[in-house]
Amino acid sequence: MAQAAGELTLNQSQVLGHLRAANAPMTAYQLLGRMQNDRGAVAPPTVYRALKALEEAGLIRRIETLRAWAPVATVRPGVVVICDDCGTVRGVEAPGLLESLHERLVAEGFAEARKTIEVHGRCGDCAEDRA
Amino acid sequence: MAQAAGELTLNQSQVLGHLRAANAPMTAYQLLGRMQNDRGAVAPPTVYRALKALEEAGLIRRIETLRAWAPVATVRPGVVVICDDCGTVRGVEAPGLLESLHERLVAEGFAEARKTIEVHGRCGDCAEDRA
DNA sequence: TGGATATACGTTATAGTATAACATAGCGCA
DNA sequence: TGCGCTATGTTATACTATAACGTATATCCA
Ligand SMILES: [Zn+2]
Ligand SMILES: [Zn+2]
Ligand SMILES: [Zn+2]
Ligand SMILES: [Zn+2]
Repeated sequence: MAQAAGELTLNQSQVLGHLRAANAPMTAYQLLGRMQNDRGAVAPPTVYRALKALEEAGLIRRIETLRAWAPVATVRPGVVVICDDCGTVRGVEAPGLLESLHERLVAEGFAEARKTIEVHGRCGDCAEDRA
Repeated sequence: MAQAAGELTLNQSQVLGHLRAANAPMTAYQLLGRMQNDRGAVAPPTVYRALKALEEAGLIRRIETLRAWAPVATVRPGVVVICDDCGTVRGVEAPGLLESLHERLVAEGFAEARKTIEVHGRCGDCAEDRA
């Protein structure tokens, strides 16, 4: 079943669909449950293969501190902000910040390959709910 | 065996000792192996309890992208820089950077509780080795 | 045309990470 | 002495991820 570059397989687009439909990151086994609802017997490697392909395609990322996965669309560019009350995750643009860190490391001879920046706390909406 | 505030139990100081003696972060099960060498039968909760107490005491942190643990002394203030070749981890001071991100989030009404910033790549030494 | 190769997926098993739940032992103190 | 607190022991289990092998199908080209 060779795949044209840039196209998703059924497996991959189902996983991506579930992630996009969710309002919070999903764990691999939550996705597995959804896939089993859709299709009957599905085993973990099926989900993990889709996650790997989608990540390599730049369509999703793993939220390390949640051990869960989110579409990059909801998490854009580098800084991931997570509300521990409502579970929502969003991306914050901070290009200057990322660039200055990058320069810092270059100056020390470090060749940067991958950055993870995740901030936990409570979002404005949840703070209001407690007020 | 009630414990005076600020003192470590034997269990905790053994775990901390192993982490401080290592030149790279250790996984919980690597620590478990060391503890078993030291003491015979040891089960996972023993290690995880020590890790939790040490983390709450501010003495260690979990390196999320490695699923492993390191003493804060080697990882100081916020930005964790990890060489994927030699496995070493160090902390980089970047107070301005952290502060500007903090202000950014405050301005949006987000109450920050915990930040994880981890950068993977190749350190200067390892780059030289390949030259 | 037909065989070599490559990719995706199925299937089974297992590795690796973390916690729940309950039992025991020592200590401080009413 | 009896009670409550904390740390640890012990057993079992939950949760996360990958190894290994098999099958089907598409593609390439001799
Ligand atoms: Zn579905
Ligand atoms: Zn919230
Ligand atoms: Zn030891
Ligand atoms: Zn290195």
